[in-house]
Amino acid sequence: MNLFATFESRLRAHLNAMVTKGELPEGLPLNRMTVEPPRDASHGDFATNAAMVLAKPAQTNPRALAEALVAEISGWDEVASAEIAGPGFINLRATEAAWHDLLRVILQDGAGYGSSKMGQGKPVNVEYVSANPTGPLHLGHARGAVVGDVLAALLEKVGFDVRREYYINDAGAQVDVLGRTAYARYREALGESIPLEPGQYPGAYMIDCAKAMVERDGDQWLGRPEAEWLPVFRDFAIAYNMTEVRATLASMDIEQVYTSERSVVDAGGVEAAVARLTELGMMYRGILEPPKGKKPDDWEEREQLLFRSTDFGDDVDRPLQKSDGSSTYFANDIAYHFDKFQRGYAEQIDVWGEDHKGYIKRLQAALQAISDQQAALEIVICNIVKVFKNGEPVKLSKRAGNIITLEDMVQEIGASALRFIMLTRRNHEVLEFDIAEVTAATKENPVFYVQYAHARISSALRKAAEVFTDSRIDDRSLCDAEFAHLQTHEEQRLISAVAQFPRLVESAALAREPHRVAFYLSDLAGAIHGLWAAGNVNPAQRIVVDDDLPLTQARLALIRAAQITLATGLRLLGVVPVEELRRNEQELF
RNA sequence: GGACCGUUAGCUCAGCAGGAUAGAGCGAGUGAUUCCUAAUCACUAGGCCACAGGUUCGAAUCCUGUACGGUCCA
Repeated sequence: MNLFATFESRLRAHLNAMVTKGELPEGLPLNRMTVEPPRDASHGDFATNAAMVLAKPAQTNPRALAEALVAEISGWDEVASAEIAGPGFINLRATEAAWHDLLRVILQDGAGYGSSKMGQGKPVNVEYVSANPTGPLHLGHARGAVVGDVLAALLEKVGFDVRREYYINDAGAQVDVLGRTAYARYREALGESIPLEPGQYPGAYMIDCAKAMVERDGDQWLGRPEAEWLPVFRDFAIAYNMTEVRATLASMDIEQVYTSERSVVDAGGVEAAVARLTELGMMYRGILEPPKGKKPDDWEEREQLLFRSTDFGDDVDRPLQKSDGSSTYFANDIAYHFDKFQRGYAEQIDVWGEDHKGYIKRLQAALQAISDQQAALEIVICNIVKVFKNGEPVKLSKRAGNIITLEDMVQEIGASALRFIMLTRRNHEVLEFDIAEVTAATKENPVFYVQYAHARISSALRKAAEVFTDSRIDDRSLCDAEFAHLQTHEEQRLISAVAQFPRLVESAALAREPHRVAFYLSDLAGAIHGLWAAGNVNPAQRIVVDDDLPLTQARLALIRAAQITLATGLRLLGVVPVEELRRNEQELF
């Protein structure tokens, strides 16, 4: 149940009726109308800008329209009062009964609270992580992994048919280098002294990979020509690394469908894509201008097979074939996204790192072109993550070999804390965090702050069960509580916070901004802590009042609704809500 | 040379599809624990929303330009 949506659709229906009756002209921009919480809570529970947005197109003044609307709105069952304010806002207050209905619905829906059918079952493909299979995931991958996964969960929550996908870049030069690295480490494992060549992968994990190869195949690959061993070592190393990657992601509760670049290429995907673009008249042979300003010394004019990406907003046309006739990475990426389109995904979202920003326009252009404008690709960019430990920056240097693997980080702070902290900044901003703070039991740690609110509610419920041993305080029974007892400022603040949830979920999904959920949960936790602390100041405001069962039940119903909302939000983030926090335990979460 | 992202309180950041007096946390100041976990809460102070134009009933939010910072560019 979403009171904002209820009021908005009700208002929309009424405006349409006015149009039918000829009281308003047709073609009004109803989509500009909103029902929102007012900035200042003293104005009311809900505010709509309808009169201001529609007055001009309706050729009337905001005041007159607002008066007409107020007359209607005041008659609604859920509305206690409606009044015109400021330049033409209409402020509403919901009746107590409307709030009480909301609490009942939350208690009944449980984890279903906040779900909607907005997506109408439309398929959406969300691709994220997609790290090269040349090594373990590191901390930099964590952000994209979480942002992608939570975005997928949000879209599911609002009714899309979501596919979570990981694209394995297992074709091309990099994996050949990986194969040669594996072979060098293999010879090393069998007693030779082989220095790695520049560009090869120096990480210790390749030593383990080679050992696994020795275990499987013994020394049978020594002294054979590269043409024989390269495919074997390449595939072995890819599989080895991907096993690690999948295990790491699983430890963060991330499960995706894996699609291999090579399988797309081998199935003729690139030829099919180029053929399709040619058919659409998007391909030509031509010569690119050299980039201005920075003129490379080795620039040579040559004719290439080019895609008209400028027709779809790109800066220059892009080659799909290198001079030797082999296809470019870009061509393979087009093939993959075309493949997704052919599998039924007209809506595609890719989560990329900051360093791929320059790639956005061309791929968007490509999908638009190749789908004949039937598909759209959205890119969510995740900026870099900087880690500190007790104030000291943790250097992430590949050369020094002290890269923090994602696996290590999950071990150190736990998947829940890691997931939450990845959402404490807008995705396109640099994210900095201190390992020490993320595990601290203070309110500066948002993970703790939110979990503590959840745990406190559990604590009150345990207390209530002790005090009122005979009374039913399960969610079902609490639906029949006497909600009219809820009167304090803190209680109303909490109800109002809880009521925002469905709206917040929808807007976060639409804006592709999962961080909004994390910020919302912090706010909700604040309302819970405020309610709790009021009971410390004034015993009459405690949740469990020993000699007043009806009052206690009403408050329990409220905090349970808040807890359900909190838990549902946390689960969207992939964070496990906790029932209890203990000060002296090392692992808080 | 170009593309993209950013600039909001002393610090770290929110600000939802333009809306009413721009919000949190930290830090500063004042208070609140015989009490369900004070690991928290309440109150006070603090802002030409980088700058200059534009769009309109109305701009931190949209457009253009400038400055500064960041990322990327066969």
